Amino acid sequence: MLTRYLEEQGYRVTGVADGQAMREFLRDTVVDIILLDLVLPGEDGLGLARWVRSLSDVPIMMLTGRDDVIDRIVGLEIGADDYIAKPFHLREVLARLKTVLRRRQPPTSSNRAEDRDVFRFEGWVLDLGRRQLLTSDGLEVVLTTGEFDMLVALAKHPGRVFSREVLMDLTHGRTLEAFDRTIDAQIARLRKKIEQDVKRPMLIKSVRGIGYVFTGKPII
Amino acid sequence: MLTRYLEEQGYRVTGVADGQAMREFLRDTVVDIILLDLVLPGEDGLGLARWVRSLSDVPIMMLTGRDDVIDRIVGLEIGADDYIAKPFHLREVLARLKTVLRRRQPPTSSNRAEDRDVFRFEGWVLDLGRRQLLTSDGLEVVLTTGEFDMLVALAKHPGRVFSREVLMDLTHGRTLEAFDRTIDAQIARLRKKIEQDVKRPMLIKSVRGIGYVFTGKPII
DNA sequence: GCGAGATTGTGACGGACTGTAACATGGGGA
DNA sequence: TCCCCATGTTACAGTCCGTCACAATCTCGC
Repeated sequence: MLTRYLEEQGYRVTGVADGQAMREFLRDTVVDIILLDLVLPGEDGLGLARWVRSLSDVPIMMLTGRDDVIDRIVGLEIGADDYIAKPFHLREVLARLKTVLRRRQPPTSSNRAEDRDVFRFEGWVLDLGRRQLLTSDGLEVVLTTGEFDMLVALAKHPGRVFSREVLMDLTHGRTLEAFDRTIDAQIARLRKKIEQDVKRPMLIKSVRGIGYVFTGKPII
Repeated sequence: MLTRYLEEQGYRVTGVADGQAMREFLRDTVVDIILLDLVLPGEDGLGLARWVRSLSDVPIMMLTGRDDVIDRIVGLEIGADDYIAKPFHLREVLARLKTVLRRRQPPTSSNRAEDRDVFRFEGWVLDLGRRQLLTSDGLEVVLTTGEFDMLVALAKHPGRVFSREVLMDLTHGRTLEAFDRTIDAQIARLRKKIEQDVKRPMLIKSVRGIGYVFTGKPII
């Protein structure tokens, strides 16, 4: 019911059945917010929230029984952003969700490095505002839109290994299909433009079975 | 039953009858983990956990009734590391116990050195950010993804002996199957690239019956 | 709308990496 | 000393990934 309602309101929603399914889903996908029912089959919702918190800052909204005061307290202590007591009105969920997302916007985006205008690494200058990449000689390397977006996604988090699923979400906003070589092809084209030796890349390395990682050293 | 099972698995276990006995025992002995039944004669398990927490950081695993949701929440709030609902399988207890012990290891042992970016040993430079290994001459030794991950896992803790189970968990995130020679093969390939004399390895030594240990001398 | 050129997705091919199994080697206990 | 079993070593096959060509799609000026 909740899933359908939020989809009608224009949100992209994925519902999962239990904690295990959620862990698997989050391994490959970036989400903007998590709505978490504390009463789950098999696993404890608070434990799940803790697990999420140990990995990321993604907003969590908890659904609790009306009288679970302790749940709420512990939940907020763990780092949940809001809770709603059951039974709830769909419109109330939507309103609170908007609030949480709005509140979260500044902290995550102005979270420094994350949303800066210019990234520098090993002589390169990646200018998000002008959408251009300069070499150490000040020469522009002309990148296509797709190549640029891919480089930005990777360079924002040096050392973090991205799965193809996540890269697809970040650069195309859609999910990866089976046997989809889109990401690989784009990486190959990007490498051809920015790597000295394409056979031994220094900026974007492959992690077999997982995806890719940006290995350029950022200059602060 | 639980005591006997864990002893058979090679653990040193002491079972005590109640809270008073536990307090006395802990006054004289250092333990690695406490398994605590929340339903105790005479004393409240949560109070005991609180008492332990006020004195030490030793991991606590709680055994609770299936529906004691509040107990679990308060337990986690107090600082318990995990809980298992009764009735439980002995093997599940063992698995969780291993996980808790492993998770607890880093914070106590390697106060952060854990997350350093560059490891140096005997002239070698292992750069986690760039995912590359350099010899004392500054030449890169090209490692595959699997070889690199394996070396990182070992080199993060020189002198610590890793079982194959733990190495599989660290490098592949999965559990070891019976007759699984994956780790051995990977170690062999890694040695071929980094050991001067593969017959007499100086950096990664085998520990018969256990696993492998990194014996390179770290330079701080 | 239309069309040329740029960009990107798709599938095929081949090389690289790795799990698996088979065989070789060697250490330790009976 | 001999035997058992853990480990070293290697070959091979399955899978993953780099690369390329080509078609589909997009962009932009008209």
